[in-house]
Amino acid sequence: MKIDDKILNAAIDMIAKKGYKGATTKEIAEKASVSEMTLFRHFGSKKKILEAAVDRYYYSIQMKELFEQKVTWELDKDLLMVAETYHNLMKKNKNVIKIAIQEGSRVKGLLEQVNKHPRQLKELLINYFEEMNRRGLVVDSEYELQAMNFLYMSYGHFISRSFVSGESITSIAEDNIITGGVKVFVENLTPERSKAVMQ
Amino acid sequence: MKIDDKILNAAIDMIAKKGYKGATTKEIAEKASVSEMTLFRHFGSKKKILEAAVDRYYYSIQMKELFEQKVTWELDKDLLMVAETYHNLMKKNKNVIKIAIQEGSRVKGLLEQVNKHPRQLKELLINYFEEMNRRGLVVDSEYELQAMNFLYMSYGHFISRSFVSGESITSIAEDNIITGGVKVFVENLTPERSKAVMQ
DNA sequence: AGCTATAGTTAGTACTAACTAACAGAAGTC
DNA sequence: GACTTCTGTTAGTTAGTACTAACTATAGCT
Repeated sequence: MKIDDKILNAAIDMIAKKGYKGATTKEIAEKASVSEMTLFRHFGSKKKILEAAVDRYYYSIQMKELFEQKVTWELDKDLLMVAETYHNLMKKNKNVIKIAIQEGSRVKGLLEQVNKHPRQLKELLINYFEEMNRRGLVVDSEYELQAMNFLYMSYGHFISRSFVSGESITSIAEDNIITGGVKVFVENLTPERSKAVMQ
Repeated sequence: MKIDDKILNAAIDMIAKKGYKGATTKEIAEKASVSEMTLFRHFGSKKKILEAAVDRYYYSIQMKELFEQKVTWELDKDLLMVAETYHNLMKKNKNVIKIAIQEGSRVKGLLEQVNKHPRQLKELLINYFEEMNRRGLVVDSEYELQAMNFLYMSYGHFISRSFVSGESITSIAEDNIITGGVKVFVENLTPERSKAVMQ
């Protein structure tokens, strides 16, 4: 791993754990196994380290393309795929997401970065529901509302488990919660006539 | 307002905004309109201020009693009531919830405090679903799973709106999202025969 | 009026964190 | 082998922060 990467990884880790002010350059240097001087030589200041980290280390994907590859036009499978993709994406970006909650508008570009995926997912779901409706596989509904609540459910699950309650509120496994949540929306959006067929 | 209260309010505010390390005793004193000395005379140290604030200023209610008073045994009304109660509770405790995400286990008693309501709500919902099931008003299902996803949906909505995206992802009003989310679960849990009756 | 309790003020201490300067050593390139 | 580039090391500067000490001022109570 290159030295820049070691520094940025260590920085994201420590800042997510202790907050921007709470994480010291000394700690970051130690965690990255480089000397403190090297941080400053590479990035100039602590603030710039964080900015570079957010910019380069937010794992980002093109939802639309991925979705188009994987879509099956079966509501349960597709929603599960979206939920799992979103969940995995948040896991990969866990530290940056935490920093976004903590530092929010104090780091330029951070909120935009973090809001990118939800925004993409919302649009993607709306379009998907509309197409499914044309095919007679999804009932008439307010799709943006449905999409938002679906995403909020995933988001709440992730945040709660990752940052505040862990396993301490429910012992149900992560995967079961996700499939259970998907089921609720599938049930809700599937037309009556298709339900009979499916059963 | 008493001087202790002014200090604790100011402290919660500043620490939620800037993090524990980021909020200085000087700022807290200014915001509380008292001298910095008064902070230390009243609470001894910065850490003790936060602990006192979390201890005294986490607005807490007895869910069970409130619920028993308000329950109507109509699924849609009851779930809406729970969702609104939960949402309002989180709004009141917004700052403490943010501090819990940020400082987590570094402040003793904090996570326990913040996890109390979700835990209560989970149990309450499970019992409610079971009773509704006995009355033939809710289908057989995994009630803990349903309860968790219902709560995660509310939680995700609150966190997203309050701390990271604001209104920037959807323009749908808060209340509409809540009622929409409730509808999904109502639809999902209502037995077929009751649906016909209701329509 | 005098006592008590409490808040404000000012000055100061001890410590820590971000950041700099200057030098020394190691590795690769020509 | 000299030159360049990069990293480590050490020592130090500067600024800010939690916290203390000692004195002053004020307001309520008797």
